[in-house]
Amino acid sequence: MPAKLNTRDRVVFAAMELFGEKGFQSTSVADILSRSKVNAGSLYYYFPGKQDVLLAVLETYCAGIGPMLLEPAWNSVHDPIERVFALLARYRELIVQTNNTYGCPIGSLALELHEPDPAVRELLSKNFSAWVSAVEKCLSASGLRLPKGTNAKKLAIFTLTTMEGGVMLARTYRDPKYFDDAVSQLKNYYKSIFASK
Amino acid sequence: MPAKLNTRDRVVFAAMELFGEKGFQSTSVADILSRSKVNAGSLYYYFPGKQDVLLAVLETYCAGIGPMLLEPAWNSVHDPIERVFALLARYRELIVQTNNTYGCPIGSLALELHEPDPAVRELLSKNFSAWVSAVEKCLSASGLRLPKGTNAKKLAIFTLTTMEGGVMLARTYRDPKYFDDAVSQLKNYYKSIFASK
DNA sequence: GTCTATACCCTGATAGAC
DNA sequence: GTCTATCAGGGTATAGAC
Repeated sequence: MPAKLNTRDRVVFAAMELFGEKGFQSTSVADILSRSKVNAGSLYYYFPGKQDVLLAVLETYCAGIGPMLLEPAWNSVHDPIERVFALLARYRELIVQTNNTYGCPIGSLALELHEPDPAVRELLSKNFSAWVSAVEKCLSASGLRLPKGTNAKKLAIFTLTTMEGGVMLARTYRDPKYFDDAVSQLKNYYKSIFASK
Repeated sequence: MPAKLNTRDRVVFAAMELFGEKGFQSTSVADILSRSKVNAGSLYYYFPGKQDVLLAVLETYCAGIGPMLLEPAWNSVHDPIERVFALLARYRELIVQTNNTYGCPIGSLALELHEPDPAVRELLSKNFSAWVSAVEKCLSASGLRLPKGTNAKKLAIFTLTTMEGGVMLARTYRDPKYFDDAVSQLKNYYKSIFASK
């Protein structure tokens, strides 16, 4: 937890960690209070309720995709296709670092919240869309010829699909090889597309 | 809900529905009682606790993969590769039937339960493995030549990965096209593999 | 803006008659 | 095996002094 955060940000940061570790429903407001060292009165001064903390967390994720996820993954990688796999490699690190319990926080929330209010659902899809858009830009920059103009986006979506599925299986089996295999099959698919040109 | 079920099975069946609709944590024991028309005393006569109801549900899913999922999907389809896509088409039906809120119950539980007890985790992976094994048999029966002997299993796992990712995205965006695109990309990949022989 | 104390409800689970 | 009534605890959220 970064030092010198103001009260509101301490709440958001603690909630972000906890929602990732235990999910939204399993995290109590009391959990957030104790991790953030904030009192109940202060949390409810900034947020009408727990749900609104979730909204702030999802906005923070969305804003952080560039600086917190892509830039660290890409700072020493410049080839656009390599960047896609560097991004996936970042997820592999997270899996290993968490003893194979990592779940993509967005994907986990998307499946955990069965009837989220529309604002939550919108932010979940915005997060996915931002990720897809970043990958799509790599694909477009790669010189991949697009037979119909929409393939880069579809392939980017498929890349997200594969990542999410791979993370889910790796977590369920507590074994990163399920993620590795997903990535390796995806790479084969990429190769087959490049070879077809 | 099937009529004439005994008390224990009514509990399991109601819980299976509710866990699928709302997840495990959002389903209260009171929810299970009211849907199953069973009293608290009876539920706790058969099960030590809510967790044990979940175990029974997961065992029921595992036992039902053949009769409840594969057989209906495959009764008019005999080509082994077509069977794989008929299975995926079954998930598409579920997505559409639920107004794009369908989540694979196993996958959803796998992401919802962050620290499941070992028995739960084992049943989750058993469910996945049974699904993978069924698909793997199709692939092996298809005459697909296996360069290293393990590709059928890996491709079956990748098929599950794609299904789970596709279901997650379709649900998040509330749009079946995300599932359709995942399946269509997977089909392309299959084609590229067959073409390489 | 921050603090403590507390209201009030719903949760999983139990007791004990039948 | 089934029933009703109930418990103890933790959940979100609020009140009101500072």
